[in-house]
Amino acid sequence: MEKKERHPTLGSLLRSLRARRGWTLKEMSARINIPVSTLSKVEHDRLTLSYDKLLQLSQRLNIPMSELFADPAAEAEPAVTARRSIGSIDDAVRVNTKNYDYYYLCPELRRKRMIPVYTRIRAKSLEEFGELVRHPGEEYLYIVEGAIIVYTEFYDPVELGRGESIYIDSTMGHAYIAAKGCKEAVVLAVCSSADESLLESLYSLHGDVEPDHPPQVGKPRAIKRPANTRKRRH
Amino acid sequence: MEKKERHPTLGSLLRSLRARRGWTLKEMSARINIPVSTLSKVEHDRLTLSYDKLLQLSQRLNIPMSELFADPAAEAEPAVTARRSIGSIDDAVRVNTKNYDYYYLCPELRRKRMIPVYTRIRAKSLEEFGELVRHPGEEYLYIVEGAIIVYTEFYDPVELGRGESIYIDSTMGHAYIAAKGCKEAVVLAVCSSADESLLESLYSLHGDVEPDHPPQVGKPRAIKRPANTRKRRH
DNA sequence: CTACGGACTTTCGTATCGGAAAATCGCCTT
DNA sequence: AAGGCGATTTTCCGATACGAAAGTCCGTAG
Repeated sequence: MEKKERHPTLGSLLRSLRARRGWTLKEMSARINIPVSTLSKVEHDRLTLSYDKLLQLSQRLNIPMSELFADPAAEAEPAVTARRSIGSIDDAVRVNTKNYDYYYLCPELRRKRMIPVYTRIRAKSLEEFGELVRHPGEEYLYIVEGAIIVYTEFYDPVELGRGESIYIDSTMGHAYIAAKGCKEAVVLAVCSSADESLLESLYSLHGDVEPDHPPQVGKPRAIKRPANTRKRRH
Repeated sequence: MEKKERHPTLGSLLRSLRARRGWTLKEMSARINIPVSTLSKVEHDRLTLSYDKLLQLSQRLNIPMSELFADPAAEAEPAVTARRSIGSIDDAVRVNTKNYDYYYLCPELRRKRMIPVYTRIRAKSLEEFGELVRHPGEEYLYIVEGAIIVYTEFYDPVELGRGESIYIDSTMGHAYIAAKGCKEAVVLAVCSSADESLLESLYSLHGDVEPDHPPQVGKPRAIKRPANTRKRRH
């Protein structure tokens, strides 16, 4: 039990890394400045790299060291299920509330680190808005149209116009209000939290209102393999 | 060659690591199962560890690989207590590269989960762009102005216009190109990664280009401290 | 069929690493 | 001073890593 023998050897890591980009040993060699022969040996586990070579590799390829040590407990990057999702308003999950109309974008991507929400702001005054909102994580807001006033628990209100943005700690009470002289404002909000259940937290803010079509997703399809990978044995 | 090694040798890293816990070589040796002599040599830069030993070390000590790679000075960074930051272009850290002009927003917020980058896209063709880019984490892109074509490693290119957006796994190769008929496009990108060093990863993508006013992230200020690591106790 | 070329694999000498044991260095004690 | 002792550094040498050059495979052009 001590030894988690499941090590995907440096060799296999390197190999898949290379395969993924469809490089030949030679190309890779040129990039990281390590002779082909050495690379070959490493991929066949006849050799393992030393610190400096590893450093070189991680720097030249710009990949985090952790990537080279696949196994180590930190399985901490549960990549997006799919690798890409186009955020169209039509596919968004819509939620209308008193103060905001939300469009949760890319809802089919589960477990993403960020939740983009296209939002229309209707409230015109803090009274009308009601109590400040708070939830786990952080959020970044970019004003797409109109102008808003940002009220927060610990700061004076600020007014932001189109093209401006703000980053806040979401656990601090906050409210976005359409600025005077503008009926509605539209913003793009991106939320993120270490808390896995951020999405539920957000939904629960909406009270009894139910999302238009909850993010129900089927299982992802198998990930495609790089197109031009050469035919190499093994 | 390019011995721009501004890195504190593995030895110094190990040494400070040990000093921090007040261990003697022997204690450390017992813990990670590497002979004292070897450790000594490593700390004196007469030797450097190989892959397997490094793995052992990071596992037994339960420290992330990044720690063995990172700059010890970066540890002492004080958490930011600000809860809000307005993202103005004027305060942004600007980086110009061949393909993009980046404006890293809210740079004074360290440790944020997301990195918003206002970006101007100049490249007009994939050839001009060069190799696809990849880095840890995920990113969300919202087109503010113009139209772009998104090339990725695993999908056919897509064209996105103003107001549209896309969410992608950043470890998949990707490139954004200004669509035909539009000189330049402007997008808002938001990046996020479990990897603490995402920002450095991003900066390193820029190659030799230096950020306009780098947020004191990468410049270690001479951390020579080989002195009195001797008399320690616990 | 044979030559040529690309993409690896092997071979082999040299420089380094890795680890057990012996040599040093400080710092107390007597 | 001499001796004791734990901490650290060296020594010594078998085991590896590195890289240049040569060898193997395999698909294709002549």
